[in-house]
Amino acid sequence: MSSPTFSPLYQQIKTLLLEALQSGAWRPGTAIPSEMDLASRYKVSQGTVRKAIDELASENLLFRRQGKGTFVATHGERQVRFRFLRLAADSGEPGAVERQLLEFRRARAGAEVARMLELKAGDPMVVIKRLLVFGGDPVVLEEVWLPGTLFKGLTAAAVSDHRGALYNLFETQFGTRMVRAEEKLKAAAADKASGALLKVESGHPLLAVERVSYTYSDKPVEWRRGLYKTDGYFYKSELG
Amino acid sequence: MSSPTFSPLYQQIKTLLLEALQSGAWRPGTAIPSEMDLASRYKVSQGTVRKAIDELASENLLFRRQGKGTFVATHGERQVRFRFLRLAADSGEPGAVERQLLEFRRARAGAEVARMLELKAGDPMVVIKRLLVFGGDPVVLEEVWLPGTLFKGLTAAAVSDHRGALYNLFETQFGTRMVRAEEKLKAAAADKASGALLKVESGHPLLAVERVSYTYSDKPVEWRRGLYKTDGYFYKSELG
DNA sequence: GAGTGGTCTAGACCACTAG
DNA sequence: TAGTGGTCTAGACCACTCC
Repeated sequence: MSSPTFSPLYQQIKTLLLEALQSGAWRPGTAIPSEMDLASRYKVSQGTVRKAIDELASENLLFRRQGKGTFVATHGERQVRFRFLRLAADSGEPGAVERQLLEFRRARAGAEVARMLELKAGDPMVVIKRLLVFGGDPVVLEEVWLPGTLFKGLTAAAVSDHRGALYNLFETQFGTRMVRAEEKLKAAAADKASGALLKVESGHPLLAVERVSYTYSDKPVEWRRGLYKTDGYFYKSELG
Repeated sequence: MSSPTFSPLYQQIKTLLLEALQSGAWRPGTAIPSEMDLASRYKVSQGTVRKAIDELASENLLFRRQGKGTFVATHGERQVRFRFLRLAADSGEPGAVERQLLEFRRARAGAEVARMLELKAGDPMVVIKRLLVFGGDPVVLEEVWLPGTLFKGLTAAAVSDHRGALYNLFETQFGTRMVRAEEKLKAAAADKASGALLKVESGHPLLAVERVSYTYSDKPVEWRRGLYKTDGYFYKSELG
């Protein structure tokens, strides 16, 4: 009556599945138990489990393969490659992407970063500065801030050597999977240093992209600030 | 066997519902028949109708209200106000938005617009140029290109006088509902004319936003090119 | 053929809205 | 109280994958 705390069964199942994902019991890329299995385990009908999985699949935490099973989503697939880096070449896809590590250091969180990542100012951080080069053309200059406690063993060598997205490294080596992110875009003028790296004049217009990434349960775990050169490239946004 | 043309029942129902929406038989904002009604009409179970409606709701073509019914989505609601204009003020929401009509004319489609909107070069177009002002601050300068045949009776007065989004005007007066859009973003420098209107120096960095909007069945029906001032405002993007 | 996800049904009951 | 969408069940059958 007075307490409107009604929660459908499938939501409760969804919570249980989320906890299993979050705990790392089911690793990225591997299959989770079948719907029938989960149904009998949780003492509900298959349809109820199905609805819970449906929601997790639509949030890109799981993906289904008819006839094979349901799997934990991963950042290792080609499909995801442009889901978090929404930059495309004016003429089709950008070619091979090369990642140049410019700087790797440990630092203390400033007030701004601390607020964004729900940390305390002064908390230990890892800072990565790098350049993304598309087919020989330097296009993205970015700085990545990560909580030092979560990424304790991260080294410059690991970042330098990894293949594919940073997020792939994070999930395979540190068990932290980025689930979604929010970006704020502004236009900015290149300063001398960033212009030199991106091979444009000082004052050249660039896209300034600020990102906060979240893992399970909407926990923010990464802050990025990037400068994108948009000569020959564009940022793609879908409105629905 | 050889023809893999298998289509689930609910997809066929979805197609029927889409046709009803597209034909204008169900007007924006009004209720569609109940699930039970549709189920008996199409000779399927309620669950099958439900799944079809679920998909249309997730695509924002319909929305449900428990206890009341299922309604045709509309651009008239507050909720939608920042779904297609993804600009927010650094400090909270932008205040009242004022729309200043700068120019209204008829023209012929150039090669580029024709390609974007799947028209022929030389086809009649309506061109709207306007300025969006947030609480006294000019922030967006944009040009809107529309197929002349679809918006035959559109007048400068109608555009000037309307309240709310242009898309609201389009759907109430012309029966054309914008369903989704794709935007390409670049950074650009203000020229003299646009700088004057947006009250920035010539050369000031701006966000250049190019949009193609689609109505039902992925038919493109609008092309826009806008310049956004991002001093005090940002473009919000969600990655999932 | 066995196991998985995907579709469809029929019926029961719950939550919400409105007269 | 009647009507709507929302949840849950149990069972049948289909489509796909792999052995």
